[in-house]
Amino acid sequence: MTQRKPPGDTARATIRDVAEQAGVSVASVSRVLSGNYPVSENLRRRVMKVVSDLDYVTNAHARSLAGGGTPTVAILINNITGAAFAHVAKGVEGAATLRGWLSLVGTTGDDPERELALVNLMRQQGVAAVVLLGGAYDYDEYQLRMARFARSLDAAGSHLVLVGRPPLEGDVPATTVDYDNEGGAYAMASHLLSAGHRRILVLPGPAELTTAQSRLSGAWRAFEAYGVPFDRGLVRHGPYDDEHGYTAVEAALRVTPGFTAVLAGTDVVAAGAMQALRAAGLRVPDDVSIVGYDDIPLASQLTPQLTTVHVPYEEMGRVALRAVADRREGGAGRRKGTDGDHLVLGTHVVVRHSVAPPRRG
Amino acid sequence: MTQRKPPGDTARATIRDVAEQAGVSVASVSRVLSGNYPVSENLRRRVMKVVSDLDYVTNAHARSLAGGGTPTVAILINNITGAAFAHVAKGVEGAATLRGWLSLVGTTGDDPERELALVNLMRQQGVAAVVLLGGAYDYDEYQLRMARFARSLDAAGSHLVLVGRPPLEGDVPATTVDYDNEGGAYAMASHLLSAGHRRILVLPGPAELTTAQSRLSGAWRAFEAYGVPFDRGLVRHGPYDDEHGYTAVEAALRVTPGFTAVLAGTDVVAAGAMQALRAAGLRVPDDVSIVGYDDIPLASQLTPQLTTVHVPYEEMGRVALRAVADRREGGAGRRKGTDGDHLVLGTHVVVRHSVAPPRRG
DNA sequence: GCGATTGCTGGAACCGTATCCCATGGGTTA
DNA sequence: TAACCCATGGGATACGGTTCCAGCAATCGC
Repeated sequence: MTQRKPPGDTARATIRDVAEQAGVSVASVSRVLSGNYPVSENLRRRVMKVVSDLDYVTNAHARSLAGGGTPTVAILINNITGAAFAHVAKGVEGAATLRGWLSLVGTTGDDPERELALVNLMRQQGVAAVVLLGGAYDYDEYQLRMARFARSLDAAGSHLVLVGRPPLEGDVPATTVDYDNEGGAYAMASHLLSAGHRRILVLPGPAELTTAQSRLSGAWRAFEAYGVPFDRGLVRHGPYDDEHGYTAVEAALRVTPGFTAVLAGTDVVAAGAMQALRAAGLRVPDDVSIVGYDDIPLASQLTPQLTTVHVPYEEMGRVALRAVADRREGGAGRRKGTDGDHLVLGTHVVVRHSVAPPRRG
Repeated sequence: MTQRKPPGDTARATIRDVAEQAGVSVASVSRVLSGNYPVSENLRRRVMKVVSDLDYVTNAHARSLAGGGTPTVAILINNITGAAFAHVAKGVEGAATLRGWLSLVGTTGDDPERELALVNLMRQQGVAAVVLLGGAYDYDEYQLRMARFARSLDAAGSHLVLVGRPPLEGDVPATTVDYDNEGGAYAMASHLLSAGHRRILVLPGPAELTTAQSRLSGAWRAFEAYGVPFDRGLVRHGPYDDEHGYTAVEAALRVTPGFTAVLAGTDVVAAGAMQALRAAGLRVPDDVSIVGYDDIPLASQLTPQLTTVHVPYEEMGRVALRAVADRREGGAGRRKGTDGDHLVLGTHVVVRHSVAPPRRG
């Protein structure tokens, strides 16, 4: 019955429709619904009745245009089907929900161009923060672009959070939530070395990914600590998937046999490696030991259950959101010098059943 | 230098700022940016220069308020860490991106209340569609609520899509994208029966979930077809996780030993079951065969690789989005009677290495 | 009992963008 | 050369809320 639109229109009810039908002003309806201003019980009842009759919900776009609106976090993820990332996303999402925030998920598919497009899209959405998941690329140009993103978001009142990657260099307005990647790798390699292994096949991951680099250098450091020479011929880079684990072990068995353990960059890689070992007639851990990294559910579903490094992914997600929320509530300007913008969470080895002393001979 | 806001303000630039600085009207800037109206090359250049100087991006909220705006799909998922759901989400997200649509992910954590809250939240966002993932609950009240959601969304110009669950009863404005769940279970059970198994432990999943019900009835039908009596004592309901798989097998081994195969409701359940079998000193498939359902990556990472039912999850996601997009472009009113609103995708058995004929004796 | 508070309600000015409609100017045509 | 048309640019308004400000009644204080 409103005057401005044709009857029978399928469009959703507006606050004006509610006001009209309840015989009150638009302002009153708004106040009843947001509840941040005293309203008489009588008025509230009348309005709520109409709201429920009309099945009215406020228009979020209009609301955020006018200044109100729910804060939103955007989660940018390489691949939603990766278990580790999914856990971070779960952490962020859970913490966001707890605070009444909304969360948006976008996937980049490992494509830097798409990542760029998504960050801009999120900027348009006016999100409170953009959470970027996963290892960074070790290109100068990529790092520069990230710095630009950070400044750009910052200028728009938003904020960039990097999760699971090293912080940006220089004075960049971004928060980093990281884990002790290098330390985990050190501990994992030490575990193998102290069990007596000396010839270890290392599958760190993609050479250009910072994550893989840290894992490799952690292992390296462990070898040094044990005074064991590090054989570069036993390092094989490749993607973080089980196929790579399989083919790498297959190739190593042919080219550089004699290793007694496999240090995989990821649980998934370890799964592939395990298959290849088994296919070659080798038993795990009797003939060859094997360890992973990440401690995703898969690790304990394999047979034997995988010894691996636990990374607190979900916790990282929660921490990332908390960092953003704190900063947002902690007043307008960012407290410079506080430097609470680089958080590092601990990792630890989870011992299961995939490691045994090397066979002698 | 705008008059209306204090200098040094951190707020993002508006279209007015751009217009002012470029010495043109707001309307012109809008036209340059949306590109749906002829603009002189000179004007375009001037505007674009300022846009890049100011690092301006349009405000998505304002845009969608004014009628423009990017269509958005909301994906509601029980648990983002579930591999099957993640694949559907990936399918939806990919197809959405391809069309320039945005996608939003929310998780319900198996909580019907939260599901309700989320659907309302999405309604506020004015999403083009809400995609609900996963099995439904077999409560009358729950079904009624879904029907209300569907009508509510429909009235607001949005649309409900149910993925991986049976369609709603009655004339409800919702689209269903389903897979041949019962048929897959039938085929899987038949596979076991034709291998000679007669005493089969069945772990269909949670009794109140429609998904589990279909899988159970499919198995049942296969038993009938083979003229094999169905032993209800060998059916154990429980959640879709590996822990249930483990404890169920453990219990069955104690209470109803003698089964020669396990028909698990899910690959993850199968993984747990496999562990329990192994822990009891039984070999797979030599002593006991085992099959799963879903064909998530885990299935081929287990040892032995799991024979399972392939469900085209990612494809379902794509199909779901296409259905929404078609309907949206296909004119205002929904074509009644066309009934293209219930799509069923096929499933098939993937034979790997976890099934062997039963041991005799 | 009367003026001053207090408590609630309505009117109106935005929020940032898209678009309808009109004005203007140069070029084309009769 | 006059009349007209087409290509562009600008002004104004709508989108659906929130919130400041003013108004009015009821209540309070003395």
